[in-house]
Amino acid sequence: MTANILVVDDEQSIADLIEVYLKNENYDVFKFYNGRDALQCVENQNIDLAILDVMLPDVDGFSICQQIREKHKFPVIMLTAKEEEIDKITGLTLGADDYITKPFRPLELVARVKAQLRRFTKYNSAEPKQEEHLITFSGLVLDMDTHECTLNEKKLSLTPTEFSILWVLCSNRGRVVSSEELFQEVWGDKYFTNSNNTVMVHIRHLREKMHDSAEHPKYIKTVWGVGYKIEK
Amino acid sequence: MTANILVVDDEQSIADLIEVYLKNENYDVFKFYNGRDALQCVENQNIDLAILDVMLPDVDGFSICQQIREKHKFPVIMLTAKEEEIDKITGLTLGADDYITKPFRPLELVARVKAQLRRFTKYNSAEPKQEEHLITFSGLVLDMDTHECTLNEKKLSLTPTEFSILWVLCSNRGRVVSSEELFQEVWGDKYFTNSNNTVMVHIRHLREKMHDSAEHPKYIKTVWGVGYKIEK
DNA sequence: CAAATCCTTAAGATTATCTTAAGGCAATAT
DNA sequence: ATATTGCCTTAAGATAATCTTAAGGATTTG
Repeated sequence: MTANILVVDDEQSIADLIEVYLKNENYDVFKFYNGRDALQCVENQNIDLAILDVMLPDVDGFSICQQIREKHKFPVIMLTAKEEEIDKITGLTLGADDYITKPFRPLELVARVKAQLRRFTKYNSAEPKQEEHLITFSGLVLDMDTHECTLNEKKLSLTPTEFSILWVLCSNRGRVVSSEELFQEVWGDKYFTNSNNTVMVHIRHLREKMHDSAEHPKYIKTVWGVGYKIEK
Repeated sequence: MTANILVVDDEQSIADLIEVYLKNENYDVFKFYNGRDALQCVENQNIDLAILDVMLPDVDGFSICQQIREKHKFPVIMLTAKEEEIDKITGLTLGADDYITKPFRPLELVARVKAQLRRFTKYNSAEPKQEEHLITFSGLVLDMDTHECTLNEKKLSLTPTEFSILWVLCSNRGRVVSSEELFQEVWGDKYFTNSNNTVMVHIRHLREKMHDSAEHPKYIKTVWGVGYKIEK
């Protein structure tokens, strides 16, 4: 169920952030701010998956990926800044199993990691473990892989943000989740102000699509002064 | 269970206030009114968590945070005045694990401190200690994380203020808590006048929701001339 | 019995949330 | 390239929940 994950990014804040979200999912994280140390780690530790920034000060992600591939089989996910030209990226991410552009949403990163591990164990072990990419309960189905949502056999077409919010609420159901927490989980940003009512607006849209109401909620309940909640 | 906490704020009254509440929770407090002395302390003492005001006369909180991060791993919580622009804040609190805007409620501060320590020990020790965010006794359950309250399996929907008052009473049960003390704990405001009967009104609402009465109290007992009390 | 403290109630002030709509941005199609 | 579409964010007004205040009544104390 758990796995050793290598994280390499010279931007410490980003590496740290990734570490937090992965540890939150109970993965063991091996974090480095440069390529050299990371390569050493690969030899000594039993790594199951690597997340590499393509732009590193010493060795670039592409080289690391190549060197990993010479001896190891585990999946590699590349991180690329959005501004970097697509040509460069296609070159540098060659050989990677997936790549994610910065800034990314924590949920997305975690989902991709799980998907890769799922794919990998599927092809490499007799007893494939199943990571949770589905949430199902009382008529509601959420599929993280396809971002699809079904409510009582009817498909809801949710936007990415709406889906993420509902996902977080559902995976914490029975517990109240504050706007701030939702914001952090969905946007990956620590800084939330009360004047920011964007979470609220998306909740409103969600309720609309679920034929829910704020006054007599069937699904998303408002807990005054605390946050939102879906009953268990 | 206990921990060494560094507190830095140039507003002495605020630093003193924080000290009081933390000591009340049995933490050891190292308090400073400027950044220089605080940094020195970090080197000599075995600090477990820091609370830093972002706006300090000599070194700002951001710099302190950076300097701490170079050598230490403990969590850092930033304090920011509400008026300070969000841009400034995002810059200055970069690298912090959490931030709290002033004015804050003491309970909130304590809760955040506990949360950080919980998170930290979770990632850094084999035997994760559990800090108390739950109060349970004789049919009553209070959950600080979700602000939920259950009495004899029935859910009570308390307002934030009501919850806070009940929390303080419960965590001091067996002892009489004065209106003034309640006011300070819940509102974080030092100045309480006797003509202020707002605590009393909330007690009344609490009793109503708990099906309690002032004459024959099952839970919240009035101690004449002293305050309120919940039996042990 | 008088004085002090506490209880209850309700109205007004405050604060949090809801709703709606408009503008900006980004992805997609022409 | 440009146009179109859909999504996200922001802002402002409306609504609802909560908080505070104040006043009168009740209870306890001395």
